[in-house]
Amino acid sequence: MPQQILAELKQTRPFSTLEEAAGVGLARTAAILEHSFSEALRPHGITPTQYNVLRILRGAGPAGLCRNEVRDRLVARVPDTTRLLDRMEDLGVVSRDRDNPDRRYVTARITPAGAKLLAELDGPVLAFNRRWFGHLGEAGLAKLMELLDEVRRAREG
Amino acid sequence: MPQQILAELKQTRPFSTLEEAAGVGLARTAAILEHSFSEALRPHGITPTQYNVLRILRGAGPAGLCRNEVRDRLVARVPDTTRLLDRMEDLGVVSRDRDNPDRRYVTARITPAGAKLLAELDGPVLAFNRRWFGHLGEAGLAKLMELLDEVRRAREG
DNA sequence: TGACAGTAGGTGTTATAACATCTATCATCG
DNA sequence: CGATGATAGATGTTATAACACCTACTGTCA
Repeated sequence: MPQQILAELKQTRPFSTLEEAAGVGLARTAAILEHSFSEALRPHGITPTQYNVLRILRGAGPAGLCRNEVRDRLVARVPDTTRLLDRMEDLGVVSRDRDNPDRRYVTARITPAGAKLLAELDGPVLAFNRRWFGHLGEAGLAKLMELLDEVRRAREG
Repeated sequence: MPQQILAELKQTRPFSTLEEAAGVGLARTAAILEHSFSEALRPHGITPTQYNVLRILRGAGPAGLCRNEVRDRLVARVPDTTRLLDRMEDLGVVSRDRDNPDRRYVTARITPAGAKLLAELDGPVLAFNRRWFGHLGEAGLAKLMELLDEVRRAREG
């Protein structure tokens, strides 16, 4: 089934270049996954970006991380990490303290409630990933990651 | 270079599953491309979604398309296509007329100004795609599209 | 030691996304 | 016909994204 993407977008003409077809396919796949993940998280009251922050802060442990460190670790760039953390603090899943000797820094940490929420999500997230990627097999997944790495490496070139 | 994505996100621990690593790699690659494309379009005053609409309407020709047809052809789902088209009408790149016999429909068409803008963008967009995907080669691109198609096919399963 | 550049973070504002709800038109069928 | 359900589109509202600008703290060096 060549260029399945055309049927999905109700188009009849093929793309003019293979590069463009790959770009559209990549964008569409990511958009579908993002939407699906967002739906999966909705009952738990957080967004994919907020989930990403929780994972980052769980990984950082009790030391926590300052705003810019969180920002730099996000999968998708967010230009206003301050208010993203504001909202998560309101939700009770993140705490912030200006407890660094360098008083410019504000350290963000995951709260017990945040850790509990994240633990509840580990199962659903595993199921989500298995649903979407499980049927590719180990070789397919490795190849996909390799190709994606290669795409991102164009940034430097 | 296995799991290049870890270094990019300043992480030291590997992902717990290959599926998750692929998901994060896909999301990150798409986010980088989206951002880069947005930057490339910025000087021309439109967003990636608006570019997508222009391409759809150019493809539709003089017959145009109604709102829901545009919506269904978008790469990324937009829940408010009415105001997306409103803004593009304000920009002068799209026209709308309730000229269908069935007076519920509003037909959107690309304007000459929109077609001119799109023609100006054809070169830069080609360059963009070549920059990010050109070094994968024909085989790499075909494989990437095949794997992405396979991921999206999990929706039905 | 005090001016100054650099860094971390917050604030203000506008545009857009997201969601629910509403109106207008059409098709169906009693 | 006239009620009814379905479809196309618009509108109202809230939350978030995106961008520019502002404040606080630190280190450096004349």
